[in-house]
Amino acid sequence: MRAQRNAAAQAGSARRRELLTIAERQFATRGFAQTTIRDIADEAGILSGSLYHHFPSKEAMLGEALQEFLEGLLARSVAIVEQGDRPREVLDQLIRESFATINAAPDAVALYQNEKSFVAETPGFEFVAKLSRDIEKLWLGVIKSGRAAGEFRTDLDVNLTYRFIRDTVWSTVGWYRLGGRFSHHAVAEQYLSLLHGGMLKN
Amino acid sequence: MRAQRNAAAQAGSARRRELLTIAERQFATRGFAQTTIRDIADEAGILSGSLYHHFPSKEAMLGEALQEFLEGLLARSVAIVEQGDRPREVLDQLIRESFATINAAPDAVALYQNEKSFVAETPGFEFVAKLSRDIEKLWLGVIKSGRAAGEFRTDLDVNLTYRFIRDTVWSTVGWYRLGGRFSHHAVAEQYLSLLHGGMLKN
Amino acid sequence: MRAQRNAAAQAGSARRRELLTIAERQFATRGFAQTTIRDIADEAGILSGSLYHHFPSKEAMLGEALQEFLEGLLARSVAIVEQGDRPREVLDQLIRESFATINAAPDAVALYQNEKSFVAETPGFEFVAKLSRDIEKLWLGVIKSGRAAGEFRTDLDVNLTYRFIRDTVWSTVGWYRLGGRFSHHAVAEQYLSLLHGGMLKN
Amino acid sequence: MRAQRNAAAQAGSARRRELLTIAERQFATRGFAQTTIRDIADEAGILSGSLYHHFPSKEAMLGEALQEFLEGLLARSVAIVEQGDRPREVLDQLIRESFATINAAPDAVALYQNEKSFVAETPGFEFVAKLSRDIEKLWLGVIKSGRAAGEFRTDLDVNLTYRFIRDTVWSTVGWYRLGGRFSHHAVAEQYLSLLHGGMLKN
DNA sequence: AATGAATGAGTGTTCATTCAT
DNA sequence: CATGAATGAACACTCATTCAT
Repeated sequence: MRAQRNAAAQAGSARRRELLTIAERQFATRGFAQTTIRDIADEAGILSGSLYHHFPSKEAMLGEALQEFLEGLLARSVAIVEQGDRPREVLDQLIRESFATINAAPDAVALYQNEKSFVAETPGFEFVAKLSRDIEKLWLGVIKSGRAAGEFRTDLDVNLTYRFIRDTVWSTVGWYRLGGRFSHHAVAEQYLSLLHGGMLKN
Repeated sequence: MRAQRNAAAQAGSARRRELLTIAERQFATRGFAQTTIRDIADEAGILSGSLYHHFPSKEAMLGEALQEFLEGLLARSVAIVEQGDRPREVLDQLIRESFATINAAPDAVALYQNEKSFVAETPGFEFVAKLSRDIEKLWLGVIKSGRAAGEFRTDLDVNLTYRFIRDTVWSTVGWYRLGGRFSHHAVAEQYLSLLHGGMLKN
Repeated sequence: MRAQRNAAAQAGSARRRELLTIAERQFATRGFAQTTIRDIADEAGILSGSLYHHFPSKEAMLGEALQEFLEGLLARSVAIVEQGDRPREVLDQLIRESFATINAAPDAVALYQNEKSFVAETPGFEFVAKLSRDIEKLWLGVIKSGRAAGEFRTDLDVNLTYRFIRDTVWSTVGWYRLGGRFSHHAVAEQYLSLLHGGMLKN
Repeated sequence: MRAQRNAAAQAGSARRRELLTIAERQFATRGFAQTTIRDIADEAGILSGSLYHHFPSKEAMLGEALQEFLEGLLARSVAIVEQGDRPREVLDQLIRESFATINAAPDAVALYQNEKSFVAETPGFEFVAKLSRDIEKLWLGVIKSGRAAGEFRTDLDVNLTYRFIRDTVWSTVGWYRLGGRFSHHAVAEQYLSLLHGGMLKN
């Protein structure tokens, strides 16, 4: 109701970053709604009320985590596309980058996967839909270029193809475990191989 | 908790089925934890306390919905496998059946997708992991047979391949809309085509 | 956020009336903001959460109390004006009625006096300003008629006169005590005598 | 609590006076309990904790504001009474002084009006009741003298008359606006005219 | 089969105050 | 003089659940 006015709510604080990391992990693990402000505070070793010295609300913590994640992902995706490689190579790199992101920041990815639908209708979270759309446009552009360049099949619907790829890649966060049997590189290469050539023996 | 049943909680009741359908839709839309017993009661036109005449708890409603869904899915999957077709054909049919299930019971699918991780650690819900495993074994068996029969590539990891397929198929529930641009048949065929031959032009 | 949907929130309940009376007294004594939901629940002998079975919010309790008070006061005022007596007589009766109201429902009067300014800017409480204005119009009309009829002095500003009278009358609630030295009739007659003839000996 | 003073909390500080003015206005506008220490600090451009360098507590700010107001008012009232004019003239001057005070320090007046009942039972605020009583004695003395001198009517109760006057005068703070249609002089004269001669045409 | 009243534990949030720096 | 981090108690409100009727 009253505007945010906390000096501590500035980006700079190290403590703030610590708390956000804790929140991110808990949100990712338990779900945003199921995580209580007391859970986060407990893990940080402070009282729940003290969190409000750093963040104006629980929702703000979610928002910050999502924004950081999406802006980083978009920036890295843009950088890949702007390198100017051939579409097929660009798509492969986007996919590899996605698996690398899952490996580097599984909590943020899981958070995004789990909460994006809840967050869609929440005021103040419009940026989620917007950044998601920006990223989507990037991918769709690459796929279209690849079709035009004769690299990709044209008998498949562009949007469906994009969604199949996107869903497969990001779903990985649900079962990929750090230090598991496969490195994120291996998982990426396996998926790329399947995507390129299909499952059938020829 | 789940085992106990009121007299009125017998399987036969039509009212009971009505209430479960309402609960299923709300759980699927809002999430289990975010749905209140009052949301359900409101839509049913009764008071929240009255739900306890039909179900012993909110969790019991979730359990029943999940059980019904998973048992049906397993039964249909077993039936497909038992037809004795060649593995490639069986796999295609399993995939088609999945898309058909998404089309026929999107709430149950979404419910399962959203709550399976929460439910994993909840006592009384062991059947979820068990039935999921049964279905997984079925799919893995088909894939292995296909490899042995020389129909599928053998340079891909079986488990990874299974997970890629499973995730892609079930994720569809997040964006597939009844009466949208594509019928569930069309979506299935597009995915099968991509899965069979890959994305690259040859 | 969700609409009111409580069957118990109907006007009819006796328990509801009891709770509202308790709330009214506490709001009047301590102030609305200083009264906690637990204060009210404690006096009613229930837990604080149980109040929400009867009222959707603390503000709703305030709103109901104010509405009941203002609508009753307006109705009684209209009835007095419509009797068609001469303005001087009507004004006297309005004043007597005000003192009677203070005597009969001191809590409601004090509540209104204390909270009307807070409530002025609160969404959902527009009716307070509206009913207050309706009552004001009634009084102003009577004073103007009395001036036109040659009963009241015309060298005094109408609006100031109204406010002087209104403030004096309602302020009484701050010190008038049931069973004190003066009955409300006596207080009314003393004020009327002062208002009619002034303070100076002639 | 109030007695204790930091070194910096000496009377002389200009910053202190600034802060107190801000607090006074906010207390008057929003109410003491509804004003947070942060509201005050925000307007002053410092952090809430820093206020405690100047004042030992929020209550102490209220206490200081009230004391300053009441002591000033009492002093000015005593000065008027001690001039030795005839009671009728003294009463008029007391009333004029009251309206002038409302004009000069509306925040302090509003503060006193709003918080005097809350403050009545608060330890450390006994001076409020005492100074109020001192002022009341002054007014009652003037009225009694006027009756004895044959200037005022004797058929009205002294205490009731005093309260009627006091309430009317101070209530003005609720609607009198600086730069409004009437100067405080005009309002005073209108009220004196009504009080002297009454409302009826003779 | 349903109501209506209540419980009790918990949820996000607020806020005066303290204190090391 | 002020900051920034924290406390601890309180607050309005939510919700699954119980139970007498």
